[in-house]
Amino acid sequence: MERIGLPAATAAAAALSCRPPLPHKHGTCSSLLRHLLLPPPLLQFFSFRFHSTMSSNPQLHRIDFNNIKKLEDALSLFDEMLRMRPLPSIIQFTRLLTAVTKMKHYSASLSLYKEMGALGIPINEYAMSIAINCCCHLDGVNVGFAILGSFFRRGIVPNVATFSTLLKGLVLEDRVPEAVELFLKLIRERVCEPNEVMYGTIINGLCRTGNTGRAIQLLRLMEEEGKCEPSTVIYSTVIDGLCKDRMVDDALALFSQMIEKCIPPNVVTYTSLIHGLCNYGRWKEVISLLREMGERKISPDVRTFSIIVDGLCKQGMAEVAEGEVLPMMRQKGADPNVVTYNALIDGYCMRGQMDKARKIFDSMIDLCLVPDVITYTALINGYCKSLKMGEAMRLLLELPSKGLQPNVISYSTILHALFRSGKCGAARDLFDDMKAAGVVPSTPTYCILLDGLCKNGHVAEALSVFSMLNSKGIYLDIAVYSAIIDGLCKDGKLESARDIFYNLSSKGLTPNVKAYTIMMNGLCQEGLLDEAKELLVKMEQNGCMPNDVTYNTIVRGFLKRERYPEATTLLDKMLARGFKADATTSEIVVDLLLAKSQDPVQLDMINRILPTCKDGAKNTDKFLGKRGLCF
DNA sequence: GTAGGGTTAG
Repeated sequence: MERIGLPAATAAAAALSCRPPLPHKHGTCSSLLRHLLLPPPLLQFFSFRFHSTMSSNPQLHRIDFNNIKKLEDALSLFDEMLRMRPLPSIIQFTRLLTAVTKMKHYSASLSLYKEMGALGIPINEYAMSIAINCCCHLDGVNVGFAILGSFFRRGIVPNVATFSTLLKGLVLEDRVPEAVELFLKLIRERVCEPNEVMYGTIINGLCRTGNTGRAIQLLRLMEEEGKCEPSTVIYSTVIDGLCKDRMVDDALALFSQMIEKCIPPNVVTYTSLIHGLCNYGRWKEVISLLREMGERKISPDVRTFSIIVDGLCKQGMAEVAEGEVLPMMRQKGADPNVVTYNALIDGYCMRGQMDKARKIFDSMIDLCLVPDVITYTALINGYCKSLKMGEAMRLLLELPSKGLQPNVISYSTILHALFRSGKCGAARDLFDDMKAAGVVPSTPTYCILLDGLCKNGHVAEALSVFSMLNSKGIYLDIAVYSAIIDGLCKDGKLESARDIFYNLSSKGLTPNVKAYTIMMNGLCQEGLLDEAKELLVKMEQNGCMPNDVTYNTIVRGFLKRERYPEATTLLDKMLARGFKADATTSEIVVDLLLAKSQDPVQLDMINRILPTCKDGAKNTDKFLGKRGLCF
């Protein structure tokens, strides 16, 4: 077994130990690790002999593993292999297992593996890694560790690939701190020298859990160590992590470094960057990256294009996606698939353009693309937005007949719409149906439920559900708390609302701009304007930028209490930041105008605010027109 | 030509 130098272990520990590892939720792997230090038993010698006698089988050259397309092919090939004499070698069997596993038939692969063991075919560390991989996907990584333990007894020595599989298993179960701990232990106890794949697994785990900073530390460590240079895959992982953390410019900077180091980007690298840029509507840069891909002879694939389609649709440009990107995809041989069509359908549905959405849906069927639960959920969302609740409900009920099960988002979408249209009874029923169907409500579902109850005047009911969820230990995010705070404020229970708001940090939650605005609104309603103004300062100090809603809320608060000079100051700030008065604020100002105020401060304010009343301009005109007034 | 790591949807 190869050794790793102590400086690497120390540096890796330093890079990763800034956060203490979480306590084990599912037992420990350390006892298993002790087996690693046991000397390999003699069995290995026998298995080696058995293995080498079989590998001279002339028939194995005829076995074509590349032609396996279906599980049945693999199973019949397995039977055929068992009939061969002498038996094909373990290498041939592992190739078959690989084919089955790549098709994601993990339980089938595992049964074949067990059958091999029962037939006395000598299992090696390659087959074992496959089995562990399958276990990780089926019953969890703990079963994988059990397999590892069972093989110490049979003298098979796990290697860096085996451990990478187990690390991946931990990552799959969101047990990243444990994965990091095991990784460090493997280095510290010199069990195996990490290679690029192993680093890649940990770096991916860190990126997936939002620890991109630590991932970059590991990347730098790899570079400093120089034993295994981070390649395209590692760089792509970190670049994707940065993009997902909304740090697109950092991602672009890392991309430049990658280019400088002559590490060639691939379609995945570009796809991640394009995704990051699409989220921010940085279309010019998207186009220049596409051009760059062309220069490097890297073809964007259906995923790259689908991301662009989705980005355009999310920013209200479904027509551009349909009219320009789709034809381009066909022309480049990256035919749109269900994901592409779902994005497009969702784009039209979000704007309530159901006729266009239906047309896309029909063309999708014509192309023999099979709509999935996401397609139907997009349509359900569209009908909800167009207030066609009957149609939405009909689709939801139709799903099982299409062989599809509505998911938590399908239900939550309708639940949201029912509450919004004031149909609390139907919403409660649907929530019960959902649970009866075995669909587990998510945090956003609870947010919709509690907010819906509050907004429809059932604050007491919302509070009792809220405390029930709390007592069950169900995770509730800042949005759920905001809904409750808003409900309490509107129910005249400012004290309780304030209490919850100022204790958010004790729940590990940080108020966001919406939470601050809701609290500010509550304070304004009760006339606690100075406290509201203090909160505005405080939120900025805490790095939370107020938005147009925040400013409108507080300006309105001051206007309603006729504290015009302060309202004017706040208004100036709002305008300076490029925010406009919304319709409600505009109407209050118009009311002031109608009062024919002679107060110079008021008049000054009216003159400032009116030109900014873009949203409310129509209303304002109507309002004034009705009274025979004009500016 | 035996195993392990990276990109897409509501």
